[in-house]
Amino acid sequence: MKIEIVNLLESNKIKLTNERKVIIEVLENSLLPLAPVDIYLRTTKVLPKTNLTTVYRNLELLEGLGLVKRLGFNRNSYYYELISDRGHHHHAVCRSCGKVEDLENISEKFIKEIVNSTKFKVEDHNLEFFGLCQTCSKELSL
Amino acid sequence: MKIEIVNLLESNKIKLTNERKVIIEVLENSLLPLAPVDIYLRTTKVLPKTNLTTVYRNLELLEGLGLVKRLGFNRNSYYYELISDRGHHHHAVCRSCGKVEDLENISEKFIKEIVNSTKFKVEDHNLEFFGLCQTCSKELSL
DNA sequence: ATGGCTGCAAACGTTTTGCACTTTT
DNA sequence: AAAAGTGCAAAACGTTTGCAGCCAT
Repeated sequence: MKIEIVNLLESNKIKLTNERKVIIEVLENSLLPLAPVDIYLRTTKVLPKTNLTTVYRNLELLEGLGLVKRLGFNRNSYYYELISDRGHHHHAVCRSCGKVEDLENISEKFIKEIVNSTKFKVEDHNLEFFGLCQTCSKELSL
Repeated sequence: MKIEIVNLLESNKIKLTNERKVIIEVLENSLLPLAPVDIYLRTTKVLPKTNLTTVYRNLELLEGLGLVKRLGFNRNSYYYELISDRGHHHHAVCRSCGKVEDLENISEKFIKEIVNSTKFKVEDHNLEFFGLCQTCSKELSL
């Protein structure tokens, strides 16, 4: 668990419980955004008694702290990912296999243009793409 | 109800029931994306016996036909909007009052660049902004 | 020791499903 | 008459809440 996270939690008087630590580590170790159940399942491998409720409460807490981002691209559940050092990135989601690809290095210039053109005080944004990943695209065209 | 929609439904052997018509009209008459319950409430003003289930089933159907887009920006429920002639637009959502502003005339050039840079076969995308609308921004800074 | 955190069970709101009946074509 | 669609009731699902007890600080 990264030291910056520890510091942020401590400075907010948030206790470093075992459950919390593991939940954060699960997020740190995941290459993809995870649903609360996924996080729960991975957490219970380390701390078997962890409750789903605890996962939900911690995700909400971490989201409030700006450490975690909640994504709404899936019909069944929200997905959560750690916000990386360089800010958040965008995703391409495969409608066939559910694979999520990170889209790195996207120019935020365009985003800024939009932000400037609206009267909203913009705090956050989502940009998601849906379609078929390379593998599924090939399989389905056979 | 627009004639193109009637034609699309007919060519797909989908019946033009009263409920369906009203649901579509509710969407046509709304300036903002609506939650299923909203659509239900407006529909029952015309057809009091309409069931929420019917609303859900029709939204799913219309989404499948590509007439309606489902948006996931709200924690409590999905929101639905008719896809306009010129394709879909993007939204700015106020976290305080829930107001949704349409962002028209956004260059899709940037989107295309991203689409071309990924191996995904992109079929759709979402771009949403979150923050405070002008009114709420002012009120909260008092 | 005290405030924050957890587990459990129960509740909640949204969405889905099965089935008998109705409506459109 | 056939096919599609609806209403109703019940269930399923993800998520939230209340509360008693537990744990990190």
